[in-house]
Amino acid sequence: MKSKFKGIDWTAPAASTEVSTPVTKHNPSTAPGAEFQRVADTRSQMLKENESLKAQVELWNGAVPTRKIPTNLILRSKYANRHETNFESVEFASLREEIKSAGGNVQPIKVRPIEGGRFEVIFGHRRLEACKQNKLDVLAIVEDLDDQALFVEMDRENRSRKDLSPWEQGVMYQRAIQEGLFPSIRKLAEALGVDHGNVSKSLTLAELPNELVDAFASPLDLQYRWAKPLREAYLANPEASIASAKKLASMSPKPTPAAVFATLISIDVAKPKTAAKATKITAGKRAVATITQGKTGSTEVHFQMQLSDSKIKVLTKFIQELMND
DNA sequence: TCAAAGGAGGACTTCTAATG
DNA sequence: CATTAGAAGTCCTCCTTTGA
Repeated sequence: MKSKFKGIDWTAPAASTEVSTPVTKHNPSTAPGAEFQRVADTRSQMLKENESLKAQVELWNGAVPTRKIPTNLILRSKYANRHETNFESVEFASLREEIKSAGGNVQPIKVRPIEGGRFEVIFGHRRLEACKQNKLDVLAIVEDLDDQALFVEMDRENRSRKDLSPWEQGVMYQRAIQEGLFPSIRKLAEALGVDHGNVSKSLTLAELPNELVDAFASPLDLQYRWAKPLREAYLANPEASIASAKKLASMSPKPTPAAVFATLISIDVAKPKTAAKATKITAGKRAVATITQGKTGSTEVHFQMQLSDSKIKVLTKFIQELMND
């Protein structure tokens, strides 16, 4: 695992081994001369100590203070992108054992203070979870950051490790845009220093209906290039797509990711004879929802993203007014 | 070792909203 | 109504990784 702190020695600098150089002294013969000599010696010693302290401080230059924090005081970030299957992987088990044998995490996580004397994770969710499972306090750097700085730092750390799946990235970006951290995909991509095309692809993955994502053994199996075909297959026939996804999700053992993908994108060529009527709703160019009028007389509205509480309130009010007409 | 797949990023196109 | 800027999506290329 790469570390932005690579190169920093977290151990205390070795104590100074400097030996004072013997000075040939001239013994004064008068009392004032002796006093002057004493003052001069004291000053010389103080200057030496000052230089020694300066050298020691220089050794710590750039170091970041860390502290041990009980894991129950640390909350996951609201932008946390780690899917729970990440904590079931062989890599995570290996990290947990490594932390256990070391008696704690050697590489600190980063947190920010929140109300109630608690902390929110900026990055290091896996190390936090590993410490939690080992019942160990977690070594952490504490820094007070605003939401946008937190998000940028979290993303930078994740990308430096290159172990975040496209779907997890998409969910993280989606949350940031929904929370209003960035006004657009381009602005988000600029802030993070990533390509907007890839942000768009990962967002497409994250906006797939949960049923489709659940068809895979893990959302981490979803790949960038599958985003467009999966979305198109779903929009072409939402009912059949969901039904097929549910069937795939219930299979044991789970089919390979490629097999799940192949099955899901083949839906549009096998449309039912009495296909439900589907109306796509777009906001700008992006498809945001589908209204499906089922064969049983029901009407279903499927949003392709999570709605904020305020939007749900607006939607609830609108439906109430619509049905009272 | 090599081919295939995955991932990142640039260039281009399309669409929409604002403005004159 | 034409123009322009901004945003999103698509296509393509290149590099890296992976597996046979």
